[in-house]
Amino acid sequence: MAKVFKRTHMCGELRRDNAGQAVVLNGWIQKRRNLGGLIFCDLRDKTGIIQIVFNDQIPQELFERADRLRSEFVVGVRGEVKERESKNKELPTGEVEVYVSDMIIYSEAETPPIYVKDDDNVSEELRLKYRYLDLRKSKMQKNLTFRHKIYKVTRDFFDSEGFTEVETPMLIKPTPEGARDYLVPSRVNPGKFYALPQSPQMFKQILMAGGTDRYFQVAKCFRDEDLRADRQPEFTQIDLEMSFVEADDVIGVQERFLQKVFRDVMGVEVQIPFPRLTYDEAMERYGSDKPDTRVGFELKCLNDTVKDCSFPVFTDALAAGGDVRGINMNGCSDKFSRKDVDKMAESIKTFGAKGLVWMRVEEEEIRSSANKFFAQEELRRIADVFEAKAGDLILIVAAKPKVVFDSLGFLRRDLAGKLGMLSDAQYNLLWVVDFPLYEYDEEEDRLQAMHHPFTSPKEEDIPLLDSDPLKVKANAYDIILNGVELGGGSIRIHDQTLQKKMFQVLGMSDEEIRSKFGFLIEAFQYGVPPHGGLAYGLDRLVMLLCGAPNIREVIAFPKNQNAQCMMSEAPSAVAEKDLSELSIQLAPEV
RNA sequence: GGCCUGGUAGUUCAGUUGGUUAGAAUGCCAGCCUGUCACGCUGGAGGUCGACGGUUCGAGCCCGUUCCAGGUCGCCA
Repeated sequence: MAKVFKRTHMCGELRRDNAGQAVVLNGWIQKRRNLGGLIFCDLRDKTGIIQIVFNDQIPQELFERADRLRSEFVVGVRGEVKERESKNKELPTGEVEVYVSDMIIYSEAETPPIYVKDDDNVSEELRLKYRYLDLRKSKMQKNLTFRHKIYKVTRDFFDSEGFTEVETPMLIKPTPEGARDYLVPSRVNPGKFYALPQSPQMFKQILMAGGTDRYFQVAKCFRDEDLRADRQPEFTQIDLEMSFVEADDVIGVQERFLQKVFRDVMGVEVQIPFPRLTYDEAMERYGSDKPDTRVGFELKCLNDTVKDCSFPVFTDALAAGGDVRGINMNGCSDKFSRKDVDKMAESIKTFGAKGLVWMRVEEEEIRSSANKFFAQEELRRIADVFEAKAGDLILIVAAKPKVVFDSLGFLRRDLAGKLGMLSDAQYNLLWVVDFPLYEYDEEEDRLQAMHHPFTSPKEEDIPLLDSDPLKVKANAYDIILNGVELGGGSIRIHDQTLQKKMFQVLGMSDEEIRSKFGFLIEAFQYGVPPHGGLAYGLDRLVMLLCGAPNIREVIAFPKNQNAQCMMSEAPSAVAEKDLSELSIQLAPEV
């Protein structure tokens, strides 16, 4: 007897046309229904489920083995496909069933701790612990296949555009700035450490200096930061870099790439070129540098309108250098109760907002939480900024600019979602361009590169590097899909004088520059083409396109919120002798 | 590090004002059953109510501490 039945078909592909055929199937027992003298089982593989039948026409020994089958037993069956008298309309294979004449039980299974079905509603903890069971679900297999298709489209596309996939190292020099590195001790270099890359940034730029011309990579990246629903400590980027290009060239390639992804993988046509918003405009209108443009409710500035009012919340905010801005939830006044508005005010406290001023525009009057500070005509003047009509609900936040933008940017999207206005079938792709080159780091009281220190300033802003660096715009661009940042990139600095200037504005010493980026600077001394690139968060892209609520749904073996693998129990302690071989000693309190 | 939500049977959950022996569904086990497909019927097993401490005559429920999971803010050049 053969040890493994050579299968002729996958379970999910049998149809009426197969009736009469002898088939061999391999799979898992989804379910057993024993009617006494007749046993039905659902046999499952990654393609779907087919009903198999054991009746009294088969040897008693086989029937008895069929009676022993339980959920998740792995079996192979030989049998004949027959058209069913009573069809099952729920299953694609529901018009046929397989009458079994021979069966191997490859392996038996304990009663599974979680059900293998898509709508099991089981806790994340158990799904991750028993990932091999979770992965058997058709939705998980679908997600993995979907992800695979994105890899394939990516490689096909960039290949056709003259890109070369190059692997950059996983063991690299630690960089003390920015996100926390995962460190790897070097046994042969006692006391020294590698880091796992947060991105292949410097290596891909060196590939440009190395004459690769166009590089891409499906690249594993690592950041030892706190996790979120859309953030894992190890994640994957589609990373690319191009020589002899300007921003429009990089953007053009990406638009064709995304168009192909949507066409080949989603069957959706997206129009190119995508709209472009400047960073300033995105903030001003949407309160976010990754705006979701599927709905309006745009922000309006009230600074001028309320500068002479007698409401201390507004005037104090303005006096402290803050902003007063608001959104108009057009026609939604009756959709949100007083209680709902209280909840909104509560929800934006997390961004640092102290409160939320509301105005309900009615036929006769405007009611407001700040009524006693405003005459009706003053309220009318505010309402006019929003072009408000009866039935509108205006929400206003007064605080530091960042707090105002974060709060209103969150509210317009959150409320639109609650009103069911954010369609999953709508894909609003856009570029945000002209990012500031620098941002002010309050904690350290100094300037920081918003993107990274190799990002080139816009040529016309170069004179501002000395006089007003915060006004300098960068040749940087982010690609946004429905309010989520899919990727970002920039044109890099290839001019050494400009690069020195950049470091100088950041207040970096020569020694600091040398220790952090020395090899890149040195490489650029020997001739470097103008270049620029971009990196996509692949997990996020896959998650969005398959409508997954969470990045873990599109990663085969993800970590939990504490960056642990629930299945293998990584990370774990190591033996003292292993540590001493690495010249590492743990702090006493550990 | 802060905030929010949750932790009760293998799983998903209910559990009233603190009051007798902690329930349901599903799963599991056994028996019966030839057209089921959420099979049906009968019977059965299954609980450290996350942990520790406190209040009380009495705690799943109240209080404190702590652990775990998820979400989120900070963080993510």
